[in-house]
Formats: sequence, C-alpha cells, structure tokens
Amino acid sequence: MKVAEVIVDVPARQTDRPFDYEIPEKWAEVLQVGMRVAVPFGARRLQGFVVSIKSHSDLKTLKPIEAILDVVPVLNEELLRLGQYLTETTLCFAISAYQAMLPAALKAKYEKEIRLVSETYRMHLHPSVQPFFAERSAISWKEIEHTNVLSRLQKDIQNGYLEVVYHVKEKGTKKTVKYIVCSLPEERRKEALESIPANATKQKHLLTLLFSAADGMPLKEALEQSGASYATVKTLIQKGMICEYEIETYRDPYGQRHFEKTAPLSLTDEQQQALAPIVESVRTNKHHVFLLYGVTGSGKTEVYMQAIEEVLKQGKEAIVLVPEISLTPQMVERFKGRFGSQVAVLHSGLSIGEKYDEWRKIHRKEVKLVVGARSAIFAPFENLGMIIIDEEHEASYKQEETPRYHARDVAIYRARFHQCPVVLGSATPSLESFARAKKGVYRLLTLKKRMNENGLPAVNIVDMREELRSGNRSMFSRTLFKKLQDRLYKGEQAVLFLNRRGYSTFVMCRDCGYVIRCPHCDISLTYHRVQQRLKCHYCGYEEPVAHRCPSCESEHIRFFGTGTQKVEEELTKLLPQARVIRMDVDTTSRKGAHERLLSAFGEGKADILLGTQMIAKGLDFPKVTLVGVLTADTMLHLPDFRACEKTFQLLTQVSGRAGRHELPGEVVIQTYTPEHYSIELAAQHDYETFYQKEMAIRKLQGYPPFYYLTLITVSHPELTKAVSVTEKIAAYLHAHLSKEALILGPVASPIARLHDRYRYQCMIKYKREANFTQVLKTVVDRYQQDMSQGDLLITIDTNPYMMM
DNA sequence: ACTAGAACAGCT
DNA sequence: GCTGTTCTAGTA
Repeated sequence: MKVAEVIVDVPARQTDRPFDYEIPEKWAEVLQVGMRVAVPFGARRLQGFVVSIKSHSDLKTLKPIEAILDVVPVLNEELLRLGQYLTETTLCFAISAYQAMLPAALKAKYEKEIRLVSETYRMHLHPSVQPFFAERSAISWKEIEHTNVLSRLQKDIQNGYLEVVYHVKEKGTKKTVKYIVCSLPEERRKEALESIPANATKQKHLLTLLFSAADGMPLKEALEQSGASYATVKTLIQKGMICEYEIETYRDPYGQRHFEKTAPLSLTDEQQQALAPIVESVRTNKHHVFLLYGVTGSGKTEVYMQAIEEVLKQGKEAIVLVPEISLTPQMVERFKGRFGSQVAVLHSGLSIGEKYDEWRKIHRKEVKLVVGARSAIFAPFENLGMIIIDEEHEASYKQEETPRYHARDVAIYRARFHQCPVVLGSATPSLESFARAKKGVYRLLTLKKRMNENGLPAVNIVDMREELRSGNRSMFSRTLFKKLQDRLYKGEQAVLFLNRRGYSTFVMCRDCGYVIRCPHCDISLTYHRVQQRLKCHYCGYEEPVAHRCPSCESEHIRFFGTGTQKVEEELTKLLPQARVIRMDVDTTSRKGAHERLLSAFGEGKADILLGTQMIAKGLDFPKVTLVGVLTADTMLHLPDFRACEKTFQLLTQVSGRAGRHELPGEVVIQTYTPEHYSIELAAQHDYETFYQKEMAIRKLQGYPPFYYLTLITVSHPELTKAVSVTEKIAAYLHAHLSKEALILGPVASPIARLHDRYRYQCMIKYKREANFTQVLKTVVDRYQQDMSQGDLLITIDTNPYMMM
C-alpha cells in the first residue's frame, strides 16, 4: 500500500507537519507529489498538498485520501523545496508558504452541509426542524447557523436522522464560453432543414449557419450572426439537431488592446557592455547575481529585453519583477510590444479569476515570460533562464504578511536551483545590494549615461524656513510657484509629489493642544475634506469632523499638516486655469482608475499631476519638464533606519521623471532641512557619496548590511500582558543567543496601539548565530497556549522593512 | 482552524 | 438531572 504525506490546510504550529494518508489503489498510479488533495481531518475534510509518497507508514491505521483535486501537480519539486526554504527562513507554516506560491483561486473554500440520512427519517425529524427540509434533503449550515433550531437540529444529528457533510470547493473557477454545434451527420442535414416549418425562419437561418461551422461556434457569435434568440437554440436542441457545449477560456485583461510590435533598439557601448556578461551567464548556465546600476533614463529596460531575447532563444523562460505601483500600462505595453503573446502579466489590479488565468498560461507552458509584482517570483516555470528585478531597492518586494519573504532572496534561491542569472536593476541600489556588489558577491554592471544625452535635470533645493521668514506661508515656495506658472504658459506639464494623502495630517485644538486620535490606535486622525470626515489611515476608523474640541469645548480647532487634497484645493485657488489630476489611494481605489488618470495626463488633458508615492516610479511623459517635491523631509523623520536611504531613493527617483525626452527638465525640492545629506546628495545625483556616508552610519549603529536584523512584535489587548511577554522573550534571547548578538528592547512599537491592541517589540541585531531559527521557534512554542487561547500575538520578521 | 467531548455552572 | 456554556486536546 502506498502512503502520501500531506500538509493540511490548517495554519497552526501543532499541525505544521506532514500527515500520512492511505492512497487508494485506484489512484496509486495517478497521484503525484505536488498535487492538491481532499483529506479527512478530524471531523472535517480539508484541502492539503502531497509533499511526498512513500510505501510505508509507522502508524497502524490511516485514513484514505478522499479526492484528488489536480490532474497535473500545481507545485513541482523545485517549488516544494522552495516552500521549505521559506518555512525555515521566515518562520512560517509550510501551508502558508505553499499557498503564497499559488494564485488565490486555488485556495480551498469549505462548505458545511446538513443532509437527511435517508428519506425514511424525514417524518422523525423534530417539528421545528422539518420545515427546513420540506422540499429538499440537504441544507447549508450557514442557513441555520444563527437560528434557534440549532439545538433541536443537533439532537436529530445525534439520533442519526441527519448528518453533517463537509465539502472542499475551489475558490476560483475557470471561465467557460458556450458553444453550439450541429450534431447531425452530413447526409441527414438537408432532410432536417426541410423538416423545419416554413415560418420558422430563424431556426432555418441558424441551422444553415451551423452547417458551415464543423467544430461549432460560440453561442454569442451564432446568435448575433443569425439574429436568432436563445429560445430558437433551445428548440433546435430539443429537436436533437444541435448540441451545446462549453469551452474553457482565459479572461484576458489586455485582450482588447493592440500592442504595437517593437524591434530591439541598437544599444550604446555602455549598454552593450552591461548586456554581454548577462548573456554569457545565460548561455553557459552559470548562476550569477548582477547588479545593474544605471542612472534614471539610462536604458535599463532595453538591456533587460535583449537579455530576455537571449533566454527565449535558448528555449528557456524568464521572470521580470517590477514594483507594484510601477506596473503601469506603459511597462506592460513595452514587454507585450516586444514579446507579444509570450507574456503573462501578474499584478494586484487583476481579479482572482484573471490572476488564475495568467497563472494557468504559465503552468501550461503557453507563455515564456512573466512580468509581475512580487508574487510573480513564484511563477511555475520549470526551465528558468533568468530572473530580473527592476527597481531592486523597492520596499514592495518585501511581503509584510506571512510568509514575510523578500522577493530578492527567493529570486536568488530559484536562480541557484536553475543555474541561471539574476539581474537586479536600479538607479539607487539598496545599500545591501551595492555592498555585496562592491564585495564581489554580486557582479556590478554600470550605466552612467542617459540615453538622450541630456544629462540629469537641474535640481533646486528650496529652504522652506527661509520662505516662512520672508512671509510666504503657502505650501508653494516662490521658486516653485513661478516655475509652475511658466510651465502653464508654455503648455508644458508638471508633476507634484507629496507623501501624504488626505487633507491634513492631524487636527489640534489651539486652546488646549488636544490632538484628535483614533480610539483604537495610537495615531492621530487625518482630515478628509471631501467626505468631511476624520480617518485613521491604519485601521480605517472614521468619524465626522468635530467643530468643538472634545476636551475643552473650544471652537478653535485647526487642521495642521498638508495632504494631497489640500494641495489640490490650494492649486485651484492659486492657479485657477491649471487642470490638475490628483492621484492617491483615494482617487485610484476603483478598478482601472490608476490607468485612466495616467493616460488622461499622458494625453495632455491636465497640466499638473499631483500625487503620492505611486507617481514616483516608471512614468515617462515627454512633456513633463518640471517636478516638484513639496516636502522632502516627511519621510526623513520616521522611526526607521532606512529613512535616509528611502528619502534619497525617492528624491532621486522623482527627479528622474523630468526631462526624459527632448525638453530639458527641472526639479524643485522643498524642505525644512536643506543641509541634510540625503537631500543634498540626491539633488547632486550623487549615489556613490551617499552610499559611503550612509554605510558609515550603518556600521556605527550596527544596522544592515553590517548586521542582520530580526524584529519580534508582541501584541495583546492588555498593556501589561504585552510588556511582560516581551520582557520574558528578551530575557530568553539574552540567555540563549551568543554574546555577540545585540538585543534591543523591549520597547513600545512606534505605533504603540493598533486595532485596540498594545504593541511591544524587541529587536535583535546579529552577525552569526548557530541555531538562530531554533531559538526563535522555541520562543514561539513557549507562548503557544497564550496564542491559541488567549489573545496574544507574536510576529517575527527576520528581515524587517517596516519598523512600525 | 475547527470540532467533538469533557468539565463546569445554572436552573426547574 | 438536564441544558447551555467554556475549556481542551487532537487532528494520520
């Protein structure tokens, strides 16, 4: 007898191991490792992943596998191993790792049903239960879950009249299209046509149409062409002349659009030199990590595309990762234009069904290239020839939920398996990557020149303190305002960047200093003008605007700080003739809104594009000659050791938006700390100096890339519990880690309360720890009880990007 | 995560 | 003694 080891769909410490199941004889040949199965687990039935098949189990009795859910394994050997790697490095459950690698559509949906065991019992049911089974023999659990007949019903279950049945269902579905076809053999067709009454012209019409389509045609098309309705189809089906059937299709989000075919551009010498070693690595099947360090507008994408061409020539596949927010139609267009239907696109804007379809194209080997956000790194290719990560420094490559993986690490793991290159591209590489490149762990490729030979745009730093002193209290400096007017006059475009959405950042009473905060989190509420409400950007809590101070009843309530809404309002006041498009979470939440706004701007339907983070990347509009950063320092003062790095990267990135084409560009950076090195060096486009400076600081303070970090966050509705657990954890770590490891904390999290839970944290800085993960695992195990019964939550991030 | 069964408490 | 609620162990 064959036995399958199955990881079941229960994300919990106790079930985080394989369970043995008997493979029924009929499936002995069919079942493969990596397939999903339905198995009985306790009283329920669950979905699970077969991780291995063996011929013997140590247990005496096994339950049999109930159903096989796949024809072809959804996880191959490589991905199964990758899952294990994720489990070990990010301390997640195996099931969470596997689920993260697959489209959400494959996640199981569970349904509970109550069924009449046999018709003969119907009259025995309790009178209050009977009506539910009046016309059917099964009802869903949901229907009666909240009714008062539950206890009666449970008795009937005990009596054996009723039984509970558990179902495992798929979340997503394959989309199908209805087809109709003539089912008559050739020789009977004429006769059939004549048998149709003379007045039934629609029927005749439709049937003749189908005679000419041997394999049938889509129902919709047939109806359109014949002018018939579905009633006609039904009649013909009844007469046995035609049949209806369904064919699986893909939802194609880009189906309507035509992509102009583009040919490879000729490369500059620099690009050629960068491309050569990558191509070499592809050809020779040698794993290398390349860091392609190229200034904005130096043509990195063209290098990627020509490298991909080589990969495809070798009959292999490639993955291109792009940050979520820069996965703009522009980017998709470039790849689809060059590689046509060989490309699958994966990003969060797609529906569950659409993502599933794109995934299936990869799984069935119908495409050779995937362009996508973080999770596309798990694309089930089996013959990978290269992985590209564009804008490698972007924080969005780190997943902030379990499994807390970094796409860069996954990429390197996969590339090593496939013996192929990884290309990390950026104009402002992360310190980690650049340091590795300098050490020779990665190979450094450099692009110094901009394609248009224009040189980088001139950057003006404006000291906003100075503005204030000279009496300008608006959010636009005189320099920026003058330049905005100038662009309007010339009919050129401008992009304004602000790191805050909403109207104002906090609301304070001028009499008593009271700041209105979220009742569930330790965060001040943001004023949203349009809806006239105060919102918490962390938990979504909202309340109406108060006109009196909740604390002292004073009417002197004022809104401080500036958000995108306020800037927009101010702009329309100061430059009434300017047409402004605002882009932030609030204006782009609806599907397709992002794309719509951008193309409107691209078509010149607005003069100024105003937005948050999301407009900083990848946009490329020829008429943009001015980029303004309204407050460059907002990010600088966040409690995050990467704050300076992020500021530098963002400013450099934003500056790169200007003057990418014929017209020269200009940048204005407004700041209250003009002397700060992140701002000064970004203005000078001087990455190398910034790197040196920041590295020195990191070394001094013991942060990456000199030390590894791990952040443990403990949260609980009661402050004392959160504190005491964190203290105990810190003590345990002190006792079990080496002397070289630095344990910081416990301290309150920067956001000390979130969703009514107090949050405490503990940071570990270390270089080498022999059994680090083991120690962390024991920590979690110790509080297992409190976590499953109490309200305690411990999260461990082995490479944190968010310190909050 | 869920469930069945045990332990426990309240009520006619 | 019965019914409803909370706790706990175990899932192959």
